[in-house]
Amino acid sequence: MADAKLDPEGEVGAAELKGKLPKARLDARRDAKREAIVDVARQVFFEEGYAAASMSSIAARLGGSKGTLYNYFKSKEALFEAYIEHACGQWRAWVFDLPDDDAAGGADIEAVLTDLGERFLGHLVTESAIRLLQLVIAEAQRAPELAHIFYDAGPGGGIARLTAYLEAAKAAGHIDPPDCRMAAQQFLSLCRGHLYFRYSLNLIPRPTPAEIKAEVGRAVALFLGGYGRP
Amino acid sequence: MADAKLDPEGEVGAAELKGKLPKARLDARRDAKREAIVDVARQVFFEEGYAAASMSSIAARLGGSKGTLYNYFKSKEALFEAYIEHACGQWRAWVFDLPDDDAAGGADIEAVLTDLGERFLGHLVTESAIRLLQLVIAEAQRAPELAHIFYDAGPGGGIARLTAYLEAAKAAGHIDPPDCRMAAQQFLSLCRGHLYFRYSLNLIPRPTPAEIKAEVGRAVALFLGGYGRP
Amino acid sequence: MADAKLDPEGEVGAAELKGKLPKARLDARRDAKREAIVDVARQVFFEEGYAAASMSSIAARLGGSKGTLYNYFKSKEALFEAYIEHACGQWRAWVFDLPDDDAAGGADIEAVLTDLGERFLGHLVTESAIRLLQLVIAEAQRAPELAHIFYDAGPGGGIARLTAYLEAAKAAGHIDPPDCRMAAQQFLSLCRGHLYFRYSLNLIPRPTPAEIKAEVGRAVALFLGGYGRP
Amino acid sequence: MADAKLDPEGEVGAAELKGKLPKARLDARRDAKREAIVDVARQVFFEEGYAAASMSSIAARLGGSKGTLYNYFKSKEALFEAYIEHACGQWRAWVFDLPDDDAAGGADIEAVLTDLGERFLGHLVTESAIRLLQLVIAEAQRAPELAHIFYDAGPGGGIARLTAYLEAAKAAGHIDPPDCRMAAQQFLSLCRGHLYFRYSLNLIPRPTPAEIKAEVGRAVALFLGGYGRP
DNA sequence: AATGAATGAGCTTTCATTCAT
DNA sequence: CATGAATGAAAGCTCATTCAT
Repeated sequence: MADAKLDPEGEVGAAELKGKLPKARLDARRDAKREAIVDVARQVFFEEGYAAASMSSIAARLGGSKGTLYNYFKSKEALFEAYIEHACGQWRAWVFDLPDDDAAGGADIEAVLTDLGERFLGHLVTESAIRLLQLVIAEAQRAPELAHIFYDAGPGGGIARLTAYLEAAKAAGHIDPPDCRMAAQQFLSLCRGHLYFRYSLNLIPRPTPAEIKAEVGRAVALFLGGYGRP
Repeated sequence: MADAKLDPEGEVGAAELKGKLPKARLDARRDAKREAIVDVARQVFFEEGYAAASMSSIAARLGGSKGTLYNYFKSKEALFEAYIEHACGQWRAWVFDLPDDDAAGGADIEAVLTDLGERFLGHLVTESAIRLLQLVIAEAQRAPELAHIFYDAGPGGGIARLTAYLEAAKAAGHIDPPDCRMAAQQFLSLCRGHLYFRYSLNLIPRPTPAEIKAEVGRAVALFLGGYGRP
Repeated sequence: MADAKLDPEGEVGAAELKGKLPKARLDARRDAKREAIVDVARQVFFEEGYAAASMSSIAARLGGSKGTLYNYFKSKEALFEAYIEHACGQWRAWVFDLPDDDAAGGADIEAVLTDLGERFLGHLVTESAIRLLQLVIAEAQRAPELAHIFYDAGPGGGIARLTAYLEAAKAAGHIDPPDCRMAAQQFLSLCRGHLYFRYSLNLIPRPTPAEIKAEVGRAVALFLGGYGRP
Repeated sequence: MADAKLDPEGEVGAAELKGKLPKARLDARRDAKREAIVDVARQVFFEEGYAAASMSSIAARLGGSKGTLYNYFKSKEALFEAYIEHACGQWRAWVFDLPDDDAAGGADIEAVLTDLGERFLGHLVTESAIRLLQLVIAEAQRAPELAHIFYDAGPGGGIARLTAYLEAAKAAGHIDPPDCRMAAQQFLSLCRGHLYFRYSLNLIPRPTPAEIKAEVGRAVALFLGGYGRP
């Protein structure tokens, strides 16, 4: 292997020849499998709910045995937690992807809020987000700490972010709400709205982008109508 | 039966001896027992959730046997549905108890909305309402028809009612929303708000009346700020 | 039924006709079943030991289902305890059947000790006694309270009884041990002896009555040789 | 390899590279590892009992993997047997360490018996001895050959030894038992006594040296009282 | 109508053992 | 030889449901 020097990972190949995978790679493999399991578990939890989902069916869909499942997660509860944390990680990624606050000084609040609202609601009506909420609410009595993780990673974080933005906008004199944190909560409540509520109850099919646009448009209108400074 | 007038209770006793109660009375008795069962089931469903609640524990708390339960409800699922319908009936009663629309012509919209909002949110954070929501959401995948019943009896009905009121107020020239149905949804979304969201996740204790007043006050302010006509 | 007055239980027959078994009879039935279960469990515990015995195999040998087993005993442990207590009850019956102490004043200590020793050892080498000891010793670490029950019902109680007898005999001047309780323990230890020890290890077949006689004879000889007063 | 003499340890290293250790050395290494495994297994068997001890926990405590375990012992049962044999070997060592019979001609039987008894009982109440007994008894049904190994190496061998001593003492005219083998068994039964019985049932804490002294003292007294020649 | 014993399928979990690397 | 992932059988236990009384 002539390019071994150019590609240090080539040496890893040599190690493999000796039957000794480097630890890092072993761990990576294990992590990949863990993720695969969590992904299958997610599907089953979605379809059946936590309580009704059985480890047997998860194992069957995985194509492996129950024993293997338990080699990776010490209990059904632990598997559920792993899924919740994984899903919250995705929320978190989304929340941290908000537009920079420095744009707050800029004039076009309407555009910013509209963009934010559409992305927020657009994410909420994602199948994975809706099912996550359903699972978390369903188990809220039994496992309140999961609800905590969920809230902080998702809605809670989003509100903090939006609050900061609104405060900047207020300081710049573009809006005038009495309490920016409350205003942020109100805006997101308006975005969530009835569309989302009904969808979360499985009463209507997944909202179309047009419906989302409309819902957010009305939310922005009311919000700026009430708090905007002309 | 000649002596019925003299000793009405005697009649019952005699009928019992013969094992033949008048049909109407039998039905009444059966219905009373059904209600008693549903009430016990409600408690257990609240405490344990649908899946974890066992017919045994319901029977035990009832002081009867499992067999008796099955004499009244043919399955656990049927018992659960009976409870949901019962609970929704209570919602319905609440909804029909909204203030009369004829007050709409009256000037004090703020007072009407505040009153409505406080009663709405106050009811939402009731233990029975929150648990009902949790159960319905948890089973929304498995049994979407339950969600339907729930929505129509509760939030859906409330929106219809409020829409009518807002239209009257708009006709009277007190407010000017572009779409009254949408406005009604927005107002209720604002009332539900984050307080309710967090409570439904078991993240905070039951909101106090003062907290409810504050949340609704801010909702009314934003709503009238946006849609009101000065 | 003409003799109903003479035989009040005849009325019970009438109750049965109405489909209502008297509570006492129901309980008796339940108790009978419990005993039957314990008896089957005993066999399986004997053959496999506590840990290796499975509820499935007990149920199978019973001809019933596992569910039924758990209707009568809430866990495998509970079933084991029920068996231990039952077996100890038999020990207790045997212990309380010792010859009356008032015979102690009588002269023939040799005959009394011989009789006692033979009955004691004869019972020890009973299959049920030997298996009981094996089970109790095997689980002594895990469940010391079972060992306590066993000891008090069997060996402990026997020693107390024998001690009383020896004290009477000492008062009557027939023997002269420095400490009667210790002497009682020594006598029983001698009776138990190596014969029993080896049998409890499954090393030899069940001792014959002749072997028992011989072992006890030598025990009595040594005991009276050491403590007797010529 | 010319430099082998200069660096003796280098030899080993070189051999390792070639994967060829001298056979004797390989075997020694293997045996050492086997012993280490058996020692760890012993601890786990002590703490959990045979059935409850898992190969996983043994491997974990060993710091190795289950696969390695199976490289050295082909099954859990085989590992258990190896432990029993090892433990019995220790018993054997102890037995062969008994005082020399040539002392038999000497006069002080009391001292000899006392010394023997205390060492015997002292060893019996050792943690390893008591747990060994418990394990052997627990598995006596399933694996009678283990009990055989155990008995021959321990109590059985001791009796043979003591019998020889007593015969010498009898020949010397110091004692006069009708049957020395039986007398030996009786003496050890007396030593074992109730103290040991109760300890083996986990009913009392480990006997103190003082308690052992007392128990043996009374055994010697009774034994010499019965069989001694004044 | 009421009872409660009986059932059997199914649950989560554990474990000895095997095998590719 | 060491590793640890994978397996599958079986364990203890629960529960909705049925049925004879």
